[in-house]
Amino acid sequence: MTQPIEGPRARYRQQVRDEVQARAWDQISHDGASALSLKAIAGQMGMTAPALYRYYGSRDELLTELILSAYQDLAELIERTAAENLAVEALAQGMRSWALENPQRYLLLYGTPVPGYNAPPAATSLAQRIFAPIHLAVAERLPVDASESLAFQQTVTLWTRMHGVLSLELAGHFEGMQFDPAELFAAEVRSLSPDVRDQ
Amino acid sequence: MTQPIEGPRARYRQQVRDEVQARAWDQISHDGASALSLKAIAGQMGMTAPALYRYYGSRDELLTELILSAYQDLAELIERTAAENLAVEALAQGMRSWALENPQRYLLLYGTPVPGYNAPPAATSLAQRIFAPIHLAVAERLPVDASESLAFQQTVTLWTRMHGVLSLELAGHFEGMQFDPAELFAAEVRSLSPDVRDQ
DNA sequence: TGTACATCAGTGAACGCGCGTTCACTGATGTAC
DNA sequence: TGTACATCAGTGAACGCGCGTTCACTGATGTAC
Repeated sequence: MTQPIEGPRARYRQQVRDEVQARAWDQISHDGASALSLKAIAGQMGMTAPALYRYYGSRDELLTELILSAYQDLAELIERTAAENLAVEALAQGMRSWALENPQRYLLLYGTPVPGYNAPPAATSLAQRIFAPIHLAVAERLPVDASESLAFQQTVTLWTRMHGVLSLELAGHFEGMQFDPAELFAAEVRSLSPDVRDQ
Repeated sequence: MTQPIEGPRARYRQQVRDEVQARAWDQISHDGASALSLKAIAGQMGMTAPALYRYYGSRDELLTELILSAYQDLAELIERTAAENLAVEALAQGMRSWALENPQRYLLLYGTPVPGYNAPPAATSLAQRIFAPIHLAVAERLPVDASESLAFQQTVTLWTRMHGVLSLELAGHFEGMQFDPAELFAAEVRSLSPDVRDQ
């Protein structure tokens, strides 16, 4: 599986990998992660299935790459946002926008785990890269004498509150209910502002 | 598909249906809802697959029954709890206990939707039976002059906050983090108590 | 610049697997007289 | 109480389907001299 680092062949390989990933996301969007199928992807690309084994050792290897690239995508967005504006509201809105644009990606990371599939160890450190800037923004706005454990607790709470709204919204569980998920989400983000003492 | 209402044959049929459901939950627990398989269940029961078509018209019909019975189970628990003690804390703890005892059942109702499967209309009214007592308990403890829309908003917020903790906990996303999900859950339930003004 | 060689993307056939579902049937169980 | 009949649970073979994965191969592309 050692491949050339550069040159025309490497560039071509990358194009194929990119297209495989794009088709894979399409497929996951329509039928869920457990329906991910190398044969179907190959078919869509006008290739036969064994050809894809030049690019991925197995179906699970592709799934791993998808998960890691989703983590990376979100982590980069969060880090970029934090660099511009280290504010809880900005990070939260960034997260929400990303989730709405990439519902299946979000659910793949934070939703019901794919049965029989174990996340690679690298996922943990990428999850940290998403958590860390939010944690920083939360700590930043707390009183200077606030404890680290309070900051951690607030960050976790913010995380679960955001996820509560986002996951139910993406799963369609708000349908038919008369309220605006965007407002609820914003209210949840506001609910943790440091001048509200609920500890 | 017309079957006798009572008599020995009806009793036997019910036993088989019960066993099918039990095995189905086992299967869903291990491999997720999309792995639900009539052939596998029949095999475990020492029967052939076509035999199950005496009991269910299709795989989806079984899945529908599972979902409806899960809703019903939870709805009955919530109603029973509400009858005993119409308190938000009691209902929330009931919900949490049920979710921890039946993780796959909870995720089937509130988690990532099963791809390609549409929930039956009856599910909506059962979901209402779970929502209603909680809504009542929330409204009960608000000041008498509080508006209905505030009560509704608080109930939805409570719901999403509980779900945020439960779904991440059940999916294993808290693993490795140093805190007690039970405490976080309790804090979230407390966070909405009426003497905390965060509106 | 031209040629010989190595690399490697992709093919086509094949494997074993498990799935949902249908069909004609057998044989046990319950019912009506 | 005994017998004839109807009901119906379950079987076994078969269908077509899609899956992941392997293997020996062909032929185009890039590289070294």
